[in-house]
Amino acid sequence: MTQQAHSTGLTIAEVAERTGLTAHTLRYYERDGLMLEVGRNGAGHRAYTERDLGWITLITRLRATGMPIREIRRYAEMVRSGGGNEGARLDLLRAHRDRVRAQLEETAAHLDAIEFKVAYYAAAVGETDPDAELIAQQRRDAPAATG
Amino acid sequence: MTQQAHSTGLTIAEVAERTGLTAHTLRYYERDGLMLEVGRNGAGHRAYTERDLGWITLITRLRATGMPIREIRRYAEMVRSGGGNEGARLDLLRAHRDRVRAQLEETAAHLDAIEFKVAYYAAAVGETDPDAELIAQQRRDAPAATG
DNA sequence: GCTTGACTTCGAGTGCACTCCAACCCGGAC
DNA sequence: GTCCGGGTTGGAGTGCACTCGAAGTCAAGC
Repeated sequence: MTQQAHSTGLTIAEVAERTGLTAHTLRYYERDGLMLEVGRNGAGHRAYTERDLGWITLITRLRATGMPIREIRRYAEMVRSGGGNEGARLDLLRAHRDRVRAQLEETAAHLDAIEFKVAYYAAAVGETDPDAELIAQQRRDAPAATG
Repeated sequence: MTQQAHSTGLTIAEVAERTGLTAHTLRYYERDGLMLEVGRNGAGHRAYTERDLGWITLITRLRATGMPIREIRRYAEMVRSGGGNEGARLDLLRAHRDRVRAQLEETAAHLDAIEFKVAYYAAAVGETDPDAELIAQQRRDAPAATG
């Protein structure tokens, strides 16, 4: 087979290609309850829809921002169970959003310290760091004297 | 012992308290080659210096931004081996900085999509999201119709 | 001098998220 | 009609970063 399932949906290889996930991971997500009822074609092969693609994009974002598998599963269960629990979904997403906001700020602070360290070493090596002007002011910790 | 090691340095419990790491993790980091020769007191107990504290702060930042243990070990080895390899340290730090910058942008993009989703559900539930004005414009993916 | 509690080492165990394997099936090309 | 590529399942294995347990040491308090 080369890819005949187009009228019925995308193959797992095509979805892997488009999402950047492996076929292994796509099957694992489904087994673990993260997906929304993926259909099968006549041969028993998975036939993904555009809606599935959108869902995979969403859960990939949630994973990439640190949401654990089991929480994505909880969310998927709510979506699969149909309407009526939008409030609960909203609570879950808001909690995650807050965590991501905090994580973003923390990472920005760490990045600042790392930039400072880079500028220190660039100066030590006698090289002018191309980004030196971005980090002109002093930072408190990550003391350069420690390595 | 309650804490007599002050003239000779900080105990592992004190360092755990100040850094937010556990004593287990501090020992693990040392065993795994992430530390810079932590001294011992008469009883064979670890006696951390202020320099050690600064170093722990740094490696905590590196870990929190996703640097793997084995790369921190490489960096620690360079620092332990003394001067002369500042160029290599700089390369390592710059590579990490670039990854963190990319990661920060990616996370910001994901956060945008999640904010949009939250606004969608807030509207669906009939609640006005307090942050709705922050995300007024349309976003492409994470289609609300998918859950 | 015995208990107590914080430390020590070494090694094993845990949780998470994949990642891979073996055995099998199916449809199309030769 | 057989071969091949790409799918299927269930279950086992991997890598990472801790995390814990067992057995022992040491110094201070009673």
